[in-house]
Amino acid sequence: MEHSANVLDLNLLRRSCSSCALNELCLPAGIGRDDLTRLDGTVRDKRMLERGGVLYRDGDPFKALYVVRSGSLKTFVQNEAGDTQILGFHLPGEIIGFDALASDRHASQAEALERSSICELPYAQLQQVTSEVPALHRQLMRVISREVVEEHRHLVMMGRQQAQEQLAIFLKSLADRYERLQRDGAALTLTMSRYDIANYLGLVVETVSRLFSRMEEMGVLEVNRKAVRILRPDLLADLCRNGYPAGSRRNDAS
Amino acid sequence: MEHSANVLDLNLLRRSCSSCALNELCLPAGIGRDDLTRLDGTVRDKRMLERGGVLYRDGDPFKALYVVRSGSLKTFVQNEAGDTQILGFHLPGEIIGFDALASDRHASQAEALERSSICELPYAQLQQVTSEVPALHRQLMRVISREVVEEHRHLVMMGRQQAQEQLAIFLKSLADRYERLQRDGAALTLTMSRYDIANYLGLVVETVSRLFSRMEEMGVLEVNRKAVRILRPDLLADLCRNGYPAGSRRNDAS
DNA sequence: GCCTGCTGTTGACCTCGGTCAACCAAGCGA
DNA sequence: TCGCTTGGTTGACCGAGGTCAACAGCAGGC
Repeated sequence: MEHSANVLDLNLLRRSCSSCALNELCLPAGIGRDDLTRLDGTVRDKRMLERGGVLYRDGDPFKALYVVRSGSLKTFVQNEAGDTQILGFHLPGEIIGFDALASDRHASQAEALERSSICELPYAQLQQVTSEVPALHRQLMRVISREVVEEHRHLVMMGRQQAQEQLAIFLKSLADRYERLQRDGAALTLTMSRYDIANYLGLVVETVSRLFSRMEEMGVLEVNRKAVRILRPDLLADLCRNGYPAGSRRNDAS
Repeated sequence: MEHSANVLDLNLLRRSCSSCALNELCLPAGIGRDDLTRLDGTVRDKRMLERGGVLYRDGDPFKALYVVRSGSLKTFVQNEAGDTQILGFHLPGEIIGFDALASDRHASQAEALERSSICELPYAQLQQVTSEVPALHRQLMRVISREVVEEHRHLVMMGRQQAQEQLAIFLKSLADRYERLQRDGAALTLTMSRYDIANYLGLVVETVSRLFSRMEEMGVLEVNRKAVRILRPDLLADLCRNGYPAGSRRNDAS
């Protein structure tokens, strides 16, 4: 698995947008063949990051948007006191860096969770191309909007009280994204630490650890360090809806 | 206060973007005078909403973006079971509706918290103008990006454990936004219910109520139903940093 | 090999905030 | 004027999840 991934990386590095395996998931989705080659020209760098490598830091001047080509990253913010909040984990095909559009500086940090390759889309050039290709402009807006919707989902998750439900939703979301990438959605590789997961969900690491154990006892998962196998997707889906078939109402707004 | 706001509304309704009081806060910020008049043409409707009036629902086809001109709104999502999560409260100058860009349908609902007037920006026309005016295109991206950054702030807040800290941050954020609007940031009018505040923060209404009482006892606030006066902005700022000068470390990610 | 440090797991304990319930004040229609 | 409803406050209780602590399993350095 690890091995074949490396081979794949090398192949990807040689390719262009037009023939990239992520074509339908990435910015090019829905763009005509001819326009695609123009987009190709803007993709300057295909950067490699090692585990722990930083793509951009909070405060860095905005230069480009980035597409995850292989591997995975986390994005997070830190306050003055050093408290961290993880905003998201990013798999291949996902675009990051939008937060910098607002103020020309990044408002978060992006860090590789494993060896990852990144496509860099210099914004100046991207803007040039989008102004010439309206479909791409629309597509870019779509992608940013997806980001907003995704954050909504994160908020809803954190707003719920049941920790088990939160973890279930997190795993389900990862599984769904694996399948979009044609990977086996039942065999997850958690490239992020338990600390990262806990932070992302607004819990502490002990709680997350206990939840993994409990879900294993329930026969939902098989947990082996970073490797998590979903044995009973049906039960996992139930847990996402609060553990019991009948939905439970919460502190609904007036 | 109520009275003068109404007078202002009528004035605003007569005005165009070029002379709108929100000019510098809204989409037109940083756009040249001549380009502004073209934007003016796209602002079709100036809708009025009564308290509880719905601007758009989850699933509605995407037609336009909306600028709050006066009043205030809340946006929220609801799952199948009817659980609600409030995503944000929106004051004049703020633009909503971006969530629909991703899939051509709104993924949330927007509802007026009081009598509010709204500028409607039909997306088809807006797109036309942005393609002709690159600065406006850039500005639109900026605004969406602000939305992303704002959601990050919301996430950070919900990820913290101290309920009191959350409410302090919420009030501080409202005060800051009041001042951007040239209003008195110490005299807040909470147009949303306690239930809405609780839901927004991921708490229950009783907790919010207790926190208001506690902050009043501490001499930070003066609470009178919907009217909240910030007596000690310095103390409020302290509460935002956990209530004590020295920052406390939390479940920071590895 | 052996030490050291980091990540993850498990247990015991306790606290913050959720739950349930009673009650009050304001708004509204009859 | 009186109910009735809705929104908000306060109290008593309790449990989910946070805290503290001990320890196991690996990985890296030498």
